[in-house]
Amino acid sequence: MARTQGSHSEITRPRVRAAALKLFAEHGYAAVSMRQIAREVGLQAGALYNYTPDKQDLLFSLMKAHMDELLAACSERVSQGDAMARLRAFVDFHITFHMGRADEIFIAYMELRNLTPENFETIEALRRSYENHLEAILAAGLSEGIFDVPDSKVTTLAVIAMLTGITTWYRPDGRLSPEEVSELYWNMVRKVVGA
Amino acid sequence: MARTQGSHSEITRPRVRAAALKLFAEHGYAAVSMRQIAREVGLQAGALYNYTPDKQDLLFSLMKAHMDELLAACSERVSQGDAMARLRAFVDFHITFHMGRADEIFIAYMELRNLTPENFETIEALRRSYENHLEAILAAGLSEGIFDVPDSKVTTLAVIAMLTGITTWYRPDGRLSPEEVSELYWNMVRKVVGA
DNA sequence: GGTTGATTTGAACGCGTGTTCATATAATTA
DNA sequence: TAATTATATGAACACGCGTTCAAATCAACC
Repeated sequence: MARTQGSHSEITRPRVRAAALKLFAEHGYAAVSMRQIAREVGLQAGALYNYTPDKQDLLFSLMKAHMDELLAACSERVSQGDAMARLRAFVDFHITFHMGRADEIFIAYMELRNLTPENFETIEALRRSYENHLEAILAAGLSEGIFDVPDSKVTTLAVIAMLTGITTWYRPDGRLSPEEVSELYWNMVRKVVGA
Repeated sequence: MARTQGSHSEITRPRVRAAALKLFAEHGYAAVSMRQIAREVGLQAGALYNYTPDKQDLLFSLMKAHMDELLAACSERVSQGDAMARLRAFVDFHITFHMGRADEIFIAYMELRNLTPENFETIEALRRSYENHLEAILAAGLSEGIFDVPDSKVTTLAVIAMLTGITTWYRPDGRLSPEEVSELYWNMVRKVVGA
């Protein structure tokens, strides 16, 4: 039972999180054991508790980190300006942000069921914050008189669903480049909100 | 260990399936035990094996039944006609068909990970069939010269994602009636495919 | 009414699970 | 250098899991 040479929490902790993220996304939280995660890192399961209080916290903190990062980046990257410019920025942002994070967005949507009630509330609130960001853009476009959106809440949900669906089929080695995907989706979103 | 009076496989089997569907949708396949399903029906776990060979087959057959029914109903209800009429029929069909089946569509998307490889292939093929139905409508509209769709495959995926997302937020006791939802989504889809 | 088949229970099997904790080794600090 | 802290193992605990199957009761048939 030697301490592995060169081991350090700043090395091992991120590896534990990356292994958990990958396995949760691939198989689902409930189907993945702590022994599996440990094996992926090259540890025994008991070691994981140096890095996470328990399994639920591991999932929750992965999801929360993703949502926090998403919201921070969104605030920064979707700049002020007229509604159409902001909408374009939002669509581009959403697509590029998530393209390198298929696993994160996957669990953010698919593992809500496996959160404790209080953890669920936290993540739900963060998701609503993100949705509200888009809805505010739609509302601005409406008051600027350039969008035609009968129900901004429903339109928000439809557009988010459309954009989020990309991760289910997009492959980096696929037929379309990220720029092409962005362009195609911008074209559709622009039409959805337009006259 | 009495046989329950009045029990019959034509009564118990559907109740087992309904309980499994509900619990799988609510908690996820891997997180739901056979003892939980049995409890929901009012049986012991050992009795379930009179109705399903195993847990995986229970999930698979629920998913397959849903997809088979969806495809059969779609073929019947999305009639011949010009592309715009068929697209409208498709959107209306998708929304109304799924509104009463939130649990079914939920597991059809979220429990793919828990299928064995061969079961996954079967369900995937059925999903592609459904998507191809919409894509064929888009192609028809293109050749009729009434749709402007730069990439029919991507548009198909975007529209399906939009429509399928309804089940994540729609509530029968919510602010919108099914007709209102259909109208809103038709309006958006019409714009997506139009000039 | 007796026989056969259908349906259920309860017990058991052979695993697997999340978690704890004493112990050993590596790294850091005084 | 010795003491302290960090990091990992391995064993164990107290469950739970999917599944099987003998036995008991109800239903259907002859």
